[in-house]
Amino acid sequence: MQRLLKDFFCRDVLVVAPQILGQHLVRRYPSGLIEKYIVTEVEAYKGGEDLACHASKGKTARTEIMFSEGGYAYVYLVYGMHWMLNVVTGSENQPQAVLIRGVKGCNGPGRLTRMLEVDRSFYGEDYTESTRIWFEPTEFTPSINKGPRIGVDYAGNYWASIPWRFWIDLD
DNA sequence: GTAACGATCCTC
DNA sequence: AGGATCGTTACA
Repeated sequence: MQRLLKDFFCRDVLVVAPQILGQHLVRRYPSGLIEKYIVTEVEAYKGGEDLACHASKGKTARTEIMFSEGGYAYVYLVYGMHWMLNVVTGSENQPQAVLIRGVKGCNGPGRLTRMLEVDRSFYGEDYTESTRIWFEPTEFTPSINKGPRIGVDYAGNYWASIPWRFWIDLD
């Protein structure tokens, strides 16, 4: 069984984000049940210059993992109730992450983590080694759509309108 | 110590 | 259109 490894994640977020589309996000639940979900929507957050990226305010306890090399999970809480699941990309000290916004049959980053039972305990999880969450390649080569990211108006017009949300329409 | 603010979702 | 709900952050 193969999975996506460091050489996949340790590249620029704008390369990795669209390439995660169509791949399998695999979750092994505590019961032992393994489910595979096709990733259908992501957003790219790119380093210090991207004012919508949490790491643009510098390294804190929350954003620390984004400053490591690619392949780790960045998980945080928004609006006091939704866990967001991200994949760190790029090289060390190049804080970037891909937000997983949807898989086939489940739209919305908050609903996704609720369905996959992902919470704070996944912060820093190594997708290349974990036994409970990882990515597997598929042969699927989808046609990719792009548009502005959601919910980042606070970052100003430029960063809110830049087309760093990527998605695919299945069927 | 306090206060403000969300990379959202659900129900009007 | 508005409320839920709390960790993170900045500042005193």
